[in-house]
Amino acid sequence: MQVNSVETLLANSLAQSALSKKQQDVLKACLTLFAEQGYDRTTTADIAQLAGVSEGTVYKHFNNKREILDALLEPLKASVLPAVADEFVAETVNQHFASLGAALRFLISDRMRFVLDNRLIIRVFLQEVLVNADLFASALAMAKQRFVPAVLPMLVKFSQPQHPLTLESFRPIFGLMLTYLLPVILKPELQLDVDQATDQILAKVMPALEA
Amino acid sequence: MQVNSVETLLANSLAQSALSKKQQDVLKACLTLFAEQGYDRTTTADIAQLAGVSEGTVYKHFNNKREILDALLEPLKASVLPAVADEFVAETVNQHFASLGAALRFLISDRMRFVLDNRLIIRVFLQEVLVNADLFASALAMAKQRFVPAVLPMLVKFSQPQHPLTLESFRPIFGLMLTYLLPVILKPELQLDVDQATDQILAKVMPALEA
DNA sequence: CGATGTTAAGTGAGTCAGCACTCACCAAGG
DNA sequence: CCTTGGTGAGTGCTGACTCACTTAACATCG
Repeated sequence: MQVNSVETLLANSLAQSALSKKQQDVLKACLTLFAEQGYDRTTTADIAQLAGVSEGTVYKHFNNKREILDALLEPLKASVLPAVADEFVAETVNQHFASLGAALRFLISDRMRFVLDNRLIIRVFLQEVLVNADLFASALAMAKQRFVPAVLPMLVKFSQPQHPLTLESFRPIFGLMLTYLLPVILKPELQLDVDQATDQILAKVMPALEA
Repeated sequence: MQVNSVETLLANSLAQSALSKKQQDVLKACLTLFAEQGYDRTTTADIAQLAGVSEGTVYKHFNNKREILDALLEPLKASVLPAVADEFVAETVNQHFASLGAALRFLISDRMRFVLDNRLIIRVFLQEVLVNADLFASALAMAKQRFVPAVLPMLVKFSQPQHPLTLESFRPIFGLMLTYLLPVILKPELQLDVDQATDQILAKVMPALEA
């Protein structure tokens, strides 16, 4: 599976949308600036300057500043949560992993890489969530709705009869992933070795799942 | 130990500081508004209105809007991280717990309650972190510096000789706490049963720690 | 003890800078 | 020439901050 990075995501949606080079530059500049200083503290003058265009150009395609933010978050909502999730799920399900460990190793490292690659957009998204309130709930619900019913069954079939696996069984994995990912999201210039982190997570978590 | 809630924290620092009733109302209004709509989207008119004062009053004590934000975050930095942490540590260390499980149960539920009680300030803090960048690193460093050397030894002495406990041993606990706390921070009106969550965390985590 | 000065707390209309957004104009490609 | 993409000086509004004034609390003194 091609990793869906910000660049990929953005590039995809940029390629699809009939945006001129300069207008794509506007989006890229906004991603950088919004992630760095926040949406509210970024002026349209900032955007124009970093994108190397005039302020008028910024408004040629986008009717207002808010629409730029939406244009950035839209791939995250539209692609990442449903479409990419579907693609991801299809790929994943087709792999027919030999063991629970193998399946989890793939899932964990793939999703961590995803977050890592998209850290800037996720940062912007988080900023928005902290101000919007139920954006979070709907995103979480959407992710669950798409992700869980497709992935969970594949994992559950590895259950030992005496210890059936449920969604709750995988909470420690989410938690551990968070401990590795949060610092990187909050301070994007930090480094993270995904493979090493994945190994550490599996080492902590597999005994309990196999018991 | 008295739980250090926002109200407690704020009340403490409000009582200490020679702020008039109306000026305390300003701070309370700011906490609500900043947590809800964000610092940048809150106008001084909003603040004055919710606090039930004139805009002039807002500026009687605070030289600018930024100073109000600082006044709100200051207790979190000044009290929570060092002072309250010390107090917490002192209380904790004095308890001489019978077992690792007992110590962890106290620590986990106490810190979760703390986060829960302070969720509004923490929300505001998070917003700021996402825009400030190295605020996070310094906060994390400070917390580690204060918290770890005092608490960790107490926990480590429960180690089995063949399985020495380190800070890394407790990563799953942080992770699990995050899975319970993050939703509440992102959507403050959610409920959380701390005791139940603590039980669930311990159930998942104790086997690995005692092995 | 009223009268009077002094200070601090509070008010809200007013000011002014900064920023989102516009528009009249240009250039180039079909 | 018309369309599409681009320009940047200009505009109007919003929102942070000010200031001349009022009110209240309380010393100080004849």
